[in-house]
Amino acid sequence: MGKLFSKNKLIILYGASLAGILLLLKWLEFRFVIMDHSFEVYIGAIALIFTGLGIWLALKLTKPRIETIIVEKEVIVIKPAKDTSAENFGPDEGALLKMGISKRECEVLALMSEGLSNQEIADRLFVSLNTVKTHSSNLFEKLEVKRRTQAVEKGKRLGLLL
Amino acid sequence: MGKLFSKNKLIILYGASLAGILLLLKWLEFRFVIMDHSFEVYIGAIALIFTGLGIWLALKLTKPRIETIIVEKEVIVIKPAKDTSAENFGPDEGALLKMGISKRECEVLALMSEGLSNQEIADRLFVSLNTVKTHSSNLFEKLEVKRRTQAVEKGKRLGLLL
DNA sequence: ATCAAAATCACCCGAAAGTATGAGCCCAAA
DNA sequence: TTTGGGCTCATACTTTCGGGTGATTTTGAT
Repeated sequence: MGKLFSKNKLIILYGASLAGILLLLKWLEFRFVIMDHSFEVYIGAIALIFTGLGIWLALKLTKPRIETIIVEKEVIVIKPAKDTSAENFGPDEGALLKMGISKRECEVLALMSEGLSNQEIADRLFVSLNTVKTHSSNLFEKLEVKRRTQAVEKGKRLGLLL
Repeated sequence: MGKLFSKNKLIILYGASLAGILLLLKWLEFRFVIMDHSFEVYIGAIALIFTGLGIWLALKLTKPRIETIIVEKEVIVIKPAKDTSAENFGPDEGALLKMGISKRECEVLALMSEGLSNQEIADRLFVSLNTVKTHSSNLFEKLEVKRRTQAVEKGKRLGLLL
């Protein structure tokens, strides 16, 4: 029930909006058309409203188009010349695969390590809060930790994070 | 002049389109409304057309909505001669004092960075949970952060943690 | 084409984290 | 001695986390 709603949420919402607006217009009909004969105003209003609706729809419906353009930002790190061998090239792919950590989970972990909340991560990745929770839960299980702070800690130790 | 046109090209185009469509509708008016009295159909058509127009507009105008995942690439700079003295022996006292962070708060921060929960920190320091909460709250304020994960992040950047 | 894994999202619920406020204790500096 | 800062703790409240479950959709590989 709730699922079915959430799935077609946009469509239903759009339908409802349309119906509501049409009702409103129907009511206005007797004020504008009959009263003033200002048919053009009426039409103009409709046009504007539905143009806005279309824009809104497009923005909502359009897939976030995650083209993941990677902007490389150089950060100068002062290292005491010790264990530089393993940690130089970002996440350690081997370790990643060994733990069975997926791409998305890794992204979540990375954002976690920046101290973002689940909600902020969700916004950043254009997914819902629940999705982030799922990812993080799986992540914790795979990393065998209980908290996000531990996950970050372990992630850094394992070279999953840069 | 040409610049001004090219800048507002889309807007002008939109205006033109709108005018054109309104003209078209004006013409159609005498076919639909008068002929059939199918006002609703007329309105529906307008709604659909302008919804489509809105969608088109949005898709044209909106930037390709690129999610820029910022991947920070570390550039290792080895400076063994200078600041090894500061980082090897625990927290940077100067930074500590500058932020007005007390001893206890620092201990809490250190345990936080190990991924311990507030309760665990409380047990470790032989104080109550509430005390740890108070310390961490004060800490967050002084570090200007909102969450423990951010506190750890910032703490490491500032050299408050080793 | 189909099967499995990954990704997405929802809902519920309890636990942990964090906020706000107030208060008592101790100690050192004014 | 009083005053302020650090430390301790409490209560009450809101928000965020995390676990558990179940579901659908996308995608990749066979």
